[in-house]
Amino acid sequence: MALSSSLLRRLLLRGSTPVSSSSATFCSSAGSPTQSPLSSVFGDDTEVSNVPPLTTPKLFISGLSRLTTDEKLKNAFAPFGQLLESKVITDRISGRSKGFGFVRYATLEEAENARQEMNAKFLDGWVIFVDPAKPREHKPAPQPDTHSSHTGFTTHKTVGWCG
DNA sequence: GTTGAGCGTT
Repeated sequence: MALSSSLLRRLLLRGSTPVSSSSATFCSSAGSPTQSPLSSVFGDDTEVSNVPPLTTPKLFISGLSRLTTDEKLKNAFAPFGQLLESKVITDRISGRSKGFGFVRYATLEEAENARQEMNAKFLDGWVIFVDPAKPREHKPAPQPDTHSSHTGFTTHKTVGWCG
């Protein structure tokens, strides 16, 4: 099933503090890492939530551990499709991860798959969030479409995990 | 030796 990102954010951002020594509420119910049955049944959007299709094969990955690198990110997203690029943004001054990165797939199909399979999942002990990336390079054909009055991507704050 | 907002270099 497809979960709304904002819903997950509410659930996970209760304390906004990773590894809470006193309110480890989640650790008690962390015993159900049941994998999705992978019901590859597309065409039935009756249960679709606020999960609009991607408009770009480029994904913005946030919530990465500072120990996570490009290669780790690549290994995490590789099985979901053909990665044209995978990059964890690191600070050039300190040379360490900024805690987020980008992955780019060959097709939107792969990107959507990876997004719904990897959103709010674990990587290096941290919950990562997958969202469409903002275009860094302005496109030659922007959208003069008056239909779009929504100019924002939902950003997810990072959440730690006890483990 | 990390503790956390946010969208990257070639």
